[in-house]
Amino acid sequence: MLSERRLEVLRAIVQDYVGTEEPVGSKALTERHQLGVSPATVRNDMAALEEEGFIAQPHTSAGRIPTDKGYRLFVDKLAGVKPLSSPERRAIQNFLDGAVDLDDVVGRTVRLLAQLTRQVAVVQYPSLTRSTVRHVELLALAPARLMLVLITDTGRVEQRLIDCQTPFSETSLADLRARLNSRVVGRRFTDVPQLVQDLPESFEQDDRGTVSTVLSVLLETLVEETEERLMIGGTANLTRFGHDFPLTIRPVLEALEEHVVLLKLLGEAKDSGMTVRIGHENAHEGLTSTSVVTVGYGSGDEAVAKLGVVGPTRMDYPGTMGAVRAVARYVGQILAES
Amino acid sequence: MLSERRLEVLRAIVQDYVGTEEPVGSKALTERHQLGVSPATVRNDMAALEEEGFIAQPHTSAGRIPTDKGYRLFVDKLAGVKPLSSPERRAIQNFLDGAVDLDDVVGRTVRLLAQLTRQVAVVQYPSLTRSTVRHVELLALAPARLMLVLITDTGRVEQRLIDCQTPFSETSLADLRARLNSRVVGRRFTDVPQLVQDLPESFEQDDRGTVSTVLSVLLETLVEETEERLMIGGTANLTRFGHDFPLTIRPVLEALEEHVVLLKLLGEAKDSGMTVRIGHENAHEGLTSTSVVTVGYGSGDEAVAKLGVVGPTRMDYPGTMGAVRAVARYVGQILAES
DNA sequence: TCTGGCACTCGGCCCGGGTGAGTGCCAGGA
DNA sequence: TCCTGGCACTCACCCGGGCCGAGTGCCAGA
Repeated sequence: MLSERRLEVLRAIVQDYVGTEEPVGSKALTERHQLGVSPATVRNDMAALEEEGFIAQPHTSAGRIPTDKGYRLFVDKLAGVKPLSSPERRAIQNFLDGAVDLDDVVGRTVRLLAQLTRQVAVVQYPSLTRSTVRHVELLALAPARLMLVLITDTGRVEQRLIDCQTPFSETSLADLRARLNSRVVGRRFTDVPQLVQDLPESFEQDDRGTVSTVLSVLLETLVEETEERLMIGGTANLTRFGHDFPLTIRPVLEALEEHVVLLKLLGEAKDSGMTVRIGHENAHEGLTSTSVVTVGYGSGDEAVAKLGVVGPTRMDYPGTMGAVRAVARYVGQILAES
Repeated sequence: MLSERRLEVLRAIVQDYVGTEEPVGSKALTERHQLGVSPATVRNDMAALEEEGFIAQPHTSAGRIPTDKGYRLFVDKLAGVKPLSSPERRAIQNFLDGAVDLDDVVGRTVRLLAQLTRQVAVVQYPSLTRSTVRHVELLALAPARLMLVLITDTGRVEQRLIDCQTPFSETSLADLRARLNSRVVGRRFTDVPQLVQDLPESFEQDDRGTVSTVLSVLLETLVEETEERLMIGGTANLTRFGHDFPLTIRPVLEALEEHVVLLKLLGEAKDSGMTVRIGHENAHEGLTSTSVVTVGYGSGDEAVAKLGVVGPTRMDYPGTMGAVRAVARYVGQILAES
């Protein structure tokens, strides 16, 4: 429906606007891009693009700026993903290689992404749902007080205190620990419930209550803690947002502080492949003037969590997408190694 | 050196400026406060205060605003700490009481402080140096791979992976675990090194290497991890900073993202009692237009960490100090209970 | 020592004209 | 049919001038 040239015009508008942050006019366009036609022709094309809702004028007699719909078309049809330069790739690898534990990996990733894209970075901790159990440990802190420690293959460690009604002997504890581990180690979290279902029955009558308590805490940890954690960084980049500051930045900062909101945002994105949500496509109203680029990452072929950046709709999509994808890949590698 | 009334004038200026965010003139002052003298007299006092460097004019023929030195005098001599209302106290307690683990306590505290003071809140995790050991656990993940889990009285849990050169038998492990715990449980971190010093000698020749490795990892955890963690929140409140936004807010956001900077900041504060650092008193240049109010908190009488808020020098000092102190107290209680 | 009066300063606001980028439309040409 | 150059028009932005008023410093008198 739109001629080849009109698409070209749209691409040029997006590129120029992203670069200059100012409405772009027909004359400037023809000067900066070899479109092969005169400004007048471009004006006609622009009128058509505006008619279709891809671009808009802030006010009469100003240049055009892309609308959310325009960016959408740009991202879907016109823009590729810009691969990083090899020095950049090396820098990423070096930077991430120094990480010592999971917190450090996530922390470094956030800083890296923020620096690379000059935007706000969001990194979700590897999810518990997709991971497998590396080890379950039970400690007796006091006769009727246990601690459950869960170690995952992604390096995450969760611990829970358990108060039992009745004291639990050290031998029973060792027994439970051994049986528990033999059943769940190496298994997926989602499989654990049915694997331990009949475990209480194999214990003495006296201990069954405690065993059940322990198991229910374990299952709670698996399920409830699917409520994920995440880390954000690069909020200082928000100051490059625009000139009409306080109004724009405030709701964004508020949204970013609500990790629940961000987790929902990440949850809405596709599990595999890259997702770009532009402006009003974001449900949360604080983020309607931002775009969110996310991608899943994981230690194997399957994504265990997501990461991405939040920036103005007027962002360098190809570059941002390239950086996000590359970082996700390297983080995946790091996780696989550890 | 300054008469009683001049101090009163300074107090009035600070209060008005904090309330209105606008330079305050002599006439407005006499109208809003019962100083008992005329504007002309106040003008003379203001001239004297300006001479001494406590207040300044942004430009000729404007009202006066307090300088850092003026705020300093205000905080030291003129302002008390405003206690919270009892509904506020109840709200704090209710809010903090719902916390389930240490992360949750710290998270809730940050949100609470940010909300209460309407500023940026910073909460340091309870320090390892001052705390005592609740339990040390050793798990064999693989024949030559151990995991060390350290649980503190403040609810903090640290874990470390240990690769041993030689396999370590389950009995030796149990032995080490038992001896280790009998020596260090309930002890201060600082005392641990000498308490475990002679431990390797009591083991078989074959195991000594591994025992030493384990101990050195334990000591590392104690010492090296004195490098603290912290959590911040309420950055959206920065938008209430001023009208000259981008310039002011940017360096602050940058400083806040550098946890190292914040930890240094907290480290410079007094260990006991409240510390208020005003404007240029803060070493970090991003924070020279902010004031930082901090106080130590702990589960007992001794402070194990600090918390505080970062806000514009033009802040409500009595109210902020009251909120910070109250929150610190309640957090201390919560930690003592758990 | 305080007070009222007075002249002065200067930032903020409003107004009006000039400027220029950008547009829409139209008639003519490939 | 599509592109092009020309032309009139619109409107945000810039700039300078004038008014206003809050606030000051100083001084003489109580």
